[in-house]
Amino acid sequence: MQIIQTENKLYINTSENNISKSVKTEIILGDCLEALKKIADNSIDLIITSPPYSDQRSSTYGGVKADKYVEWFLPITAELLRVLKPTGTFILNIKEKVSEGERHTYILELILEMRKQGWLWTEEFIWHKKNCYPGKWPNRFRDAWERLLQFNKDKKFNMYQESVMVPTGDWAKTRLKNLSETDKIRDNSSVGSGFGKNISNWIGRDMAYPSNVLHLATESGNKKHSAAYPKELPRWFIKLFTQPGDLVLDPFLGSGTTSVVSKEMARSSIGIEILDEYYKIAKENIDNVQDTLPLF
Amino acid sequence: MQIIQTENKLYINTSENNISKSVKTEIILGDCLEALKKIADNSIDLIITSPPYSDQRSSTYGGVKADKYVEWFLPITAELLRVLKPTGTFILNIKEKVSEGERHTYILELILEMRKQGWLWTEEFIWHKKNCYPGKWPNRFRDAWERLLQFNKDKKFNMYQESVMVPTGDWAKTRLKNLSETDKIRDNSSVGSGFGKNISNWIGRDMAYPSNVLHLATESGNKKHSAAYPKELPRWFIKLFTQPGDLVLDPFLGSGTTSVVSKEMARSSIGIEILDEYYKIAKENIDNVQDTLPLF
DNA sequence: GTTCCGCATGAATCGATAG
DNA sequence: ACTATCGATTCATGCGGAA
Repeated sequence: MQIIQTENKLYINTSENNISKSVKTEIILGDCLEALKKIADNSIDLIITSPPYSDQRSSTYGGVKADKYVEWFLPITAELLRVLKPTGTFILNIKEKVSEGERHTYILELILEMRKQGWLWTEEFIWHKKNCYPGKWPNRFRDAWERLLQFNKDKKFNMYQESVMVPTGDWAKTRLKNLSETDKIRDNSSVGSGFGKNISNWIGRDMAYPSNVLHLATESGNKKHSAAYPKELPRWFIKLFTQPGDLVLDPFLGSGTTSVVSKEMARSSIGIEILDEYYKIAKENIDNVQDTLPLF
Repeated sequence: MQIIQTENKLYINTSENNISKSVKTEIILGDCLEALKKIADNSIDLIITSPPYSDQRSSTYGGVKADKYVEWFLPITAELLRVLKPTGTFILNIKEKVSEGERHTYILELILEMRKQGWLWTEEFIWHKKNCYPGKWPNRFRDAWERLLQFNKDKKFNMYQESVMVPTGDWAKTRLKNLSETDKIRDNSSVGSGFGKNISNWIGRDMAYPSNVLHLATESGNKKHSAAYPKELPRWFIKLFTQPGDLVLDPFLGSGTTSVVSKEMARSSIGIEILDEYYKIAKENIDNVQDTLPLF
C-alpha cells in the first residue's frame, strides 16, 4: 500500500472568524476494504463514490458478478458506517444493469441489507443524464438515469441547503442569455463556489432550492481517461453536505474526480484506488489543482 | 357493483385494411380485487395505474399503512398477472413516502415479491416532474420524480417505439424555438397522435427514440382531487404499448384519466374505482370525450 | 473574436456465433 | 445447455478547425 499526501493552507475569514486550517489530500493505492480499516471511527463528513458496476469495466476492475454484488459490497458499507461521523452523509452513485431482459435486483437488495446494518436510507436522488449512451433495442429505450442513494447514520445530519440554490424565473433566463461566454465558462469552471463571479453576485435576488433530480451531462471526450461521473456531481454534494475544511472520502477513486473537486473546494479528502494505472492518473489530476485557495 | 359501458365505432383505413372495430369504455364501481376476478385470463393489452400511495393516516382515500402495503397489494398483482396477455405490459406509477426521516422500502420489497409471483421487472422509467409540489424541509429537497415500473409476463411483448419518437436535440433547439405559441399548444393538445399538425409534418426529418426518463409537467388545472396524474403519462404508454382497438385496464381509476385518454386514442378500456364520488367524476369525464374518432 | 460544422466518444444492450 | 465474446445499433456533447 502506498500513500501520498499533499497539504494546503486554508484561510477562513468572516466577520466572526479568522481561522487557518490545513487541507490535506490523501490518496491510497490498495484494496478498499484493507485501506478503510486504517481510517478512524467517526472521522468522515461525506462519503461519495461510484463503485464499479456489476460486470462493467471487467477488463480493468475484477468484474463483480451481479449475483455476488451484495455479498461483495456489504463488508465495505460496514466499514463506511464505522468511519462516517454521526452528522455525515454517504452518497452512493450506482445503476443496475440489464440481465436477461430484466433490470437486476441487486441494488434493491443492497438497500434492504444496508438498513439491517444500521444505515438510514434517507433519500434517492436521480441523476438525469443529458447525454446517455446511444443504442436501439426491440424491448427498451436508452438508459438516461442513475441512482444517487443517500444514506445516513443518524436522522440529524449536516445539510447546507443554501449553498446549492439556483437562479430562477424569467429574470435568470434573460440574464444568463446575455452573459458573455467567458462568464458562462467561469460558472462551469472548477472553482469551488460553483458560481461564476457574476452569477454569485445575484445570490439572494431570485434563488430557489433545487429538487432531488440533477440534470447533468456526462463528461465524455474531454480527457485522456474518462471519469465515471462529471465533476458537477461530487461538487454539488460536497457543497450540500460539507463546509470548507471538512473531510471527504471516496473508496473507489478511479481517476480522482472526488479528490480533485474536494481540493478545489478546500475540503480535505481521502481517496482509495486499487489499480496502479488509475492511481497514477488520480495523482496527476490532483497535482494539477494548484494554488486556487482560498476559493469558496 | 355497478358497470357502465359506452361503445364507439372505430374505423381503420389503411392501404391494406378497411376494418371496423368497436371501442368499449367500461367503468366498474366496486372493490378492485373483486372486480378483477370477473375479467378473463390473458385479455388485457396494457395495465397502467397509479394506486393509492401508502399513507400513515389510514382514514384517507384508500389509505393503506406503509408496513402493510406489500401484503395488501400482492393479491391484486396476482390477478393482474392472470388477466394480462403474454404480449402485454403492466406500468405501475408509484413513489414511496418518507417515513420517520427515511424513504420507506415497501416498493423495493414489492418488486422482489412480484418477481416471485412470476412478473418480469423489465424496466424502471422515471417521471421527472417539471413543476413538483413546493415546500421546504431542513433535511430534504422537493421530490421531483416518481417511479414508472414496467413489468411483463414474458420477455417478448408488444412495443411500438416509433409512435413515441421525439425531435432530436439540436434540431429541436433551433427549430422549436421559432415555433409560434399556437403550434406549441397544439403539440400539447389531447389529440391522440401526440403531435400537433405542424410538428407531425416534420416526422422523419430528425426524430430520435426517447429515453427512459419522461419529463412532463403535472396537470395544474385539475384541482379536484389528488390524482395529479397528467394525461400525457397514460397517453405516452398507451401509444408505446398498444394499438387502436386494444384493451387497457386501470384498476385504480380515480377521476378517470386512463379511460379518458384510452377513449380519445380509440382504445377500449376497463376502469375500476371503489369510491362512488370518483366513479361519478370519471363517468362525467369519459362522457365529455365525444365523437373524436377516428383519431390516431 | 464569433459562429458553424464535422467528428470522436461513451458505466449500453441485444442477438448471434463460438468454445 | 451454459457461458464468453463480438458486431450492430444509436445520439447528445464538446472539442477543434474552418469560414
